[in-house]
Amino acid sequence: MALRPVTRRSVSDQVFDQLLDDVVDGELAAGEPLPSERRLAEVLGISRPAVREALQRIAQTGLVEVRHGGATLVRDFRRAAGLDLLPRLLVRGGALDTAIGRSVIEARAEVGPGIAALAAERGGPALAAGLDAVTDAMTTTTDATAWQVLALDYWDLLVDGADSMVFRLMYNSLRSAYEPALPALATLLADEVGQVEPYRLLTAAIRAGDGPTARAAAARVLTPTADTLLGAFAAMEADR
Amino acid sequence: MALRPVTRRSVSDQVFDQLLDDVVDGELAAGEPLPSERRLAEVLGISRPAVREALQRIAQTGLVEVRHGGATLVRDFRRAAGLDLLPRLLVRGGALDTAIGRSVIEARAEVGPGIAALAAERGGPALAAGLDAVTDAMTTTTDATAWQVLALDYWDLLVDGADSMVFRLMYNSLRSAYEPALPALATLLADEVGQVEPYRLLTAAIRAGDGPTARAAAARVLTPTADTLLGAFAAMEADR
DNA sequence: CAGCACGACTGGTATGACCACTTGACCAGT
DNA sequence: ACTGGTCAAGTGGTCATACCAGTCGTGCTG
Repeated sequence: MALRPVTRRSVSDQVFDQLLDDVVDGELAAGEPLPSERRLAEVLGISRPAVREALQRIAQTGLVEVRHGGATLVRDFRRAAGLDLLPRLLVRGGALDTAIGRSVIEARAEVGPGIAALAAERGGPALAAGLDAVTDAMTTTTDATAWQVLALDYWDLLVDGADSMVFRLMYNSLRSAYEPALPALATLLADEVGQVEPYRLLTAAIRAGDGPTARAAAARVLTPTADTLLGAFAAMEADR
Repeated sequence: MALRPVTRRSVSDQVFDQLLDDVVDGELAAGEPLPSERRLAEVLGISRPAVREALQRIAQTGLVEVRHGGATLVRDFRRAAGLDLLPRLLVRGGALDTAIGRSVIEARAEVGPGIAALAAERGGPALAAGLDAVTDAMTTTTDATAWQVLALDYWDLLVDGADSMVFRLMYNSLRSAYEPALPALATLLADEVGQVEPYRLLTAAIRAGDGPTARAAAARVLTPTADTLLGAFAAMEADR
């Protein structure tokens, strides 16, 4: 008997999710006014403070604009939302949006090498030592999910080494989009397990402080994963 | 007579800002528990719902973790926050954080050319026509701020052409960090006004669907601004 | 000493009242 | 015809209070 943990989400959480989905799905079109807080509370059968908490959080993500005295308006999230919305877009209704997934892979391929280059210029041998520890752990790993976790740890160190707040925050956003899907992706990427060599080469370039080489090495680390996932996305679309 | 719009910020807004600043400044250290909602309300002299709204928004940005029945814990924002936090980090206490600013410039230099390359492969002549309209407007502009706005419009179209949700959201986050400082930056970048040629070359590469050339052209568009701003940041640090 | 029960916290929700603001309609002046 | 004032209705913003629902430490109990 596999009991799964009961999820007791708060009312305002549920309202938040519902509103967010409605906006993203276009069910609430941009420019359209939302029902008043009192009306929402009545329709949903909850209290106004609960509605307000959800609404404030929605506004925080830029999906909606509340105006004191006036109506609350839906905004075009493609224009107004920031990268923090990504996790909500990537997996919606339990399914993975392949178009969004594709753009994640593309962004990773674009940004990753840049981070590696910066890390090479700024991280030095201390960073390389930390990376070695991770790759050592990789060699003794056979589990696909554990491998992916280590890969994330590796990049985590790299991002630290790049010493850039923007890349750090970008990485956090991408990671929190990536992480929920990790177990599912890990099985797709099972063939990668054990391929430590590309990481070793990247670490070597970092240790040498060689930015351009690190950039190229990072691309080589990322390419196989990107190809596999893009292929999987294409297959998923064909199925549909 | 320069009338400035009256700013009447809501109580929960002010609490939100205050808590956010305290977390970012490290005044509230990571791992530390926050005072209870009742206590905060009492100390701040406001109602508990107001405190809660602020707290929920703080939690939404990942700076804090609220647990039903337990204390609300401060998290390490460098680890937990997403790119949406950037605007709050870039300008704090009315002043611009040069370290953050530097990393914005770096990220722009890294991501911009990638966007241009994608746009070249996917945008086609229709995109190029839109870009032409913007560069035409640039030729008739002498005001530094107006020029910067047009430059943003140009990139906005480019991002649309890249047809990537991740880059779109990244751009939105970076733009909302950049925009508040735009008037101040515009004066620094006054020399750029009228330099339409780099943009024209980039548009040509887009029209031709030539990704690599677009990438290089985008780098040429971005480099002068980057150099100017990095120089200005260095000067600001020297002053300090 | 292990285990449990309980009490004193914490956050979550509900209610109803009132304040502050926007909107639109209407009405008076010019 | 236009400006400005007034007003009522509806909206979001805030408050006070009570109670529900979890967590956590303490001290009792076996």
